[in-house]
Amino acid sequence: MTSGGGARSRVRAALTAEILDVAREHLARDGAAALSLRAVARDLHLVPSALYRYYPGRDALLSALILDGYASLAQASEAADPGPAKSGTVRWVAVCDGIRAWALSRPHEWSLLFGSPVPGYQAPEETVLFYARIATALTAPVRDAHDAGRLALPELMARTGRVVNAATKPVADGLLPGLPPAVAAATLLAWEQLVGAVSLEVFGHWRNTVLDPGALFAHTARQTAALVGLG
Amino acid sequence: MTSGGGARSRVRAALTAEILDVAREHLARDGAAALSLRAVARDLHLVPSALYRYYPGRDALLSALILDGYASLAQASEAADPGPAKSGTVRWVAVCDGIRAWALSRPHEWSLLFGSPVPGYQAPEETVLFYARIATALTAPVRDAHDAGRLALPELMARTGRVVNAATKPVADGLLPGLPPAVAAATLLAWEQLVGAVSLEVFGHWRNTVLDPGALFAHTARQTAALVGLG
DNA sequence: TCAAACAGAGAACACTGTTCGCGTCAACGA
DNA sequence: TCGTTGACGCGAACAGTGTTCTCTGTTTGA
Repeated sequence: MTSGGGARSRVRAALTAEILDVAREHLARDGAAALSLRAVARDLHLVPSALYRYYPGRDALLSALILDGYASLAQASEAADPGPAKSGTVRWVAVCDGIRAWALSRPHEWSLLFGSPVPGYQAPEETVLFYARIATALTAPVRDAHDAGRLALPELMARTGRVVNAATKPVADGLLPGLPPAVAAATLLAWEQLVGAVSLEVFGHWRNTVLDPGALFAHTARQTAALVGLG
Repeated sequence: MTSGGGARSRVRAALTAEILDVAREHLARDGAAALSLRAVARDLHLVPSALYRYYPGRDALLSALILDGYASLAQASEAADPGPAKSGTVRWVAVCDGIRAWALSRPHEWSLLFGSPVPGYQAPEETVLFYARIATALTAPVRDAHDAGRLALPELMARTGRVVNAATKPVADGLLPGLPPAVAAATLLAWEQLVGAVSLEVFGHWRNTVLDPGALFAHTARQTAALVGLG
């Protein structure tokens, strides 16, 4: 609470971040289920109860890791966009590939974000900000194509877009501003498919079933691009 | 191992099933993370170590619950199909709705099947059998439409289907026999979207974002039907 | 009838998250 | 400059957990 720039609060912020760093390492190595407060404390040469000065419990530490993960994924999404010099489809596919690559290199973090929710967790409001950044990165080429009048929604999307308008109004307003309802709805469907594809692969459902998940995902990315009206 | 019909092995089978029943109740109530061997033992008026005569550990009990869940979902998928009297699209949407309804009424079981994988778990071969039953229930109308020559794959699917043929060959052979590669690939993409849509809803990602998830899912089901070439 | 397999009890071990009270030491106001 | 206050870390403790081991009955099969 003493958010001033005193020396005390600076070392406090540093240790708070260091705890999160160690927790992130443990998460990446062993997964969320095996994340142990005591193990984190041991790595920091601290006694377990000392951590409670910084995080009020294990759930709070997991919540911080979730927020951290969303921030990381949002940054990866933005970094994967090659920019408006490329075609809309290429950009869309690149962002999809970036999200998949992020997930494959951090399976336990993807699991934490899009897998089984942790029991006591309630998403803080900041989550929606990162969600918005991901949505913005993903839909940047869609927006550009729409502004240029080059967006060609599939017939089914254009036809039934109005039906889900009421259901997804908050999405269009908050996460996908400036996109017509039918495009916003199509983006939601593409997001479903994207998350489903990455989750099925990361969670091991393709084992002994799909030999080349990368090739399948290329197909997925193409399909979602077509779904939102790109190429 | 003494699989004979002796009285001893019968009571053993009964208790094995009863343990699974109690575990399933606990799973449905508290989720997989909170599933406690000792709590299950208490409910059965048993001492914790006694459970080890029936399941060699917590992971084994969870594995049994996973297999149980797949069986239940497969049955629900089959039961949701209204049969060949209805149109292909209606049947497909009905099975999708059935899967979603199953997941919404058993969120923790869906979480166990399609959420974060449990750390020590390796899917037994039987899993693929249930997967095949789900795939069969879902694709029954697709197969019928294909046999009747009424299947109209989207251009993108028909065009790039050959590319993923090598990647998904085992799927076509094992899970989706009798379907041409492009249709099998399209079915995989539809499955990605279906799992993604249900997971995002069940895991709470639509909270404060999508007001009417049912309306959105109806859209999803329609879209996947079109994806595999139905209406 | 008798040895062997099995079932359950109970104790123990090594963990876990969490709470509480205790000194200690830095920072801040009078 | 001197107290006072608040934060900090420690250590012990509690209630749980999964798992292993030993021990005693009981059932089974030859």
